[in-house]
Amino acid sequence: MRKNAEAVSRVIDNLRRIFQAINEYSKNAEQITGLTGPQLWALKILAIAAPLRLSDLARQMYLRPATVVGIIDRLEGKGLVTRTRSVQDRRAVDIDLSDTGRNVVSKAPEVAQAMLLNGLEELTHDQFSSVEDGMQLMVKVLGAEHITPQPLHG
Amino acid sequence: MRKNAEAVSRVIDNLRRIFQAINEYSKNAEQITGLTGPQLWALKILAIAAPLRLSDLARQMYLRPATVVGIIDRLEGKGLVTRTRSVQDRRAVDIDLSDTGRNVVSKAPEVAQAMLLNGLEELTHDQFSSVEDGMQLMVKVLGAEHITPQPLHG
DNA sequence: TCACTATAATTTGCGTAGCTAATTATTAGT
DNA sequence: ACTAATAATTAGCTACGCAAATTATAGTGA
Repeated sequence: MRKNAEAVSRVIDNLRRIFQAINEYSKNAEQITGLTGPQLWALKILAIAAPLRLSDLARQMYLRPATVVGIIDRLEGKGLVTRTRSVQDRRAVDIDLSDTGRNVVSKAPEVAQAMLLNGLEELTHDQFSSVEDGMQLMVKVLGAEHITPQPLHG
Repeated sequence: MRKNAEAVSRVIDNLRRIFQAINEYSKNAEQITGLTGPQLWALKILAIAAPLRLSDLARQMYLRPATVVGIIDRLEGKGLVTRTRSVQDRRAVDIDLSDTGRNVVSKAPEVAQAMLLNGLEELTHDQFSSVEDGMQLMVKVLGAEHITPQPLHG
C-alpha cells in the first residue's frame, strides 16, 4: 500500500527517538549507580533468578562465559555478588546476590520503566489503545515477535 | 487514568522487543560489513555531512574527540576515510569519505531501515495510522520530543 | 578400575571503545 | 611580541567482548 513518504519518515524518526531515549536513560542509570550497563544487567537478571550458574547467566545475557567471568569479577570486587562452588557439581559456580547487591538493584532506576508507567497512566483510553496497537504492529513489522523481552538494561 | 496492568506490561514488553530487534540488526550489520557499530555510525554521519572536522564529527556522535581519533584511525587504516589538514585553520582536520568508503556505506544494510520501509508499506492505512499515532505518543511518554533523530547505527 | 570424553569455569591474549589529563601546533587577542 | 584559547593528538586507564588454551571435575564405556 502506497504511503506518504513523509509519514513514513516521521515514524522512523520517532523510532530513532525512542531508541535514543532508552539509551540515554541507560547512561543515566550508570552514572547514578556507578555500575556499567552490563554489570547492572547482570544484577537485574540475578535479582529475578538468583542463584544462577555462571554459564546460565551467560546464556541469559547472550554473552560468552569468558566475558561474564570478568563482569562477575568486578561485581564480586564491589561486594554485590557472591561465588559459591556448587556441592553437587564442583565444576560449577553459583552466583548469588549479596544483601548489598539486592539493595543496589532494588534501588537502581528502572530505566524508562518508571517514567513509562507514569506516562502511560496519563494517557486517555483512546490514546493508550493507539500506543498498544501501534507497538504491536511495530513489533510485527520488525519481525520481533519471537524475541523474549529482556530488561532494558539501565 | 487507571489501566489494565497486563496491557501496560504488553506495551513495555513490545518496547523491549523493538529495542532488542534494533540491537540485533545492528550486530548483523557489523558482521556483514566487518565494521563495528561506532565505525559504521561515523561513516553514516560522514555520508550525510562530509567533509567534517573531527571535532564536529565527535559532537554529532556525542563522543569526545579523543575517542573519535581512535575510530577514525581505524577507518583510515581500512582506507574508508581520509584526513586532510584544513588550509584555513591548520589546527583542524577535515574527515572525508574515500570512494571505497562511500561505496561501503551505500551498501551497508540500512539496519531495520529496509525491513522497516517494506513492513510499513505492507500495512493497511488504518494500521499505519495506528503505528503513526502510537509511536508519536510513545515519544511523548518518554519525553523524547527534543531528541534529534540519529541513525540507528547498524 | 582405567582411560577417554565431555563439561564448567577460568586464564591468556587480542582488539575496540570510552574517558581524563597532558602535549603539540596553530590561531586570535591585547 | 606575549599570552590565552582552540584543534587534534598522545598517553594511560578501565571495561567489554571474543577465541583458544588450561584446569578441575563428571560421566561413560571397556
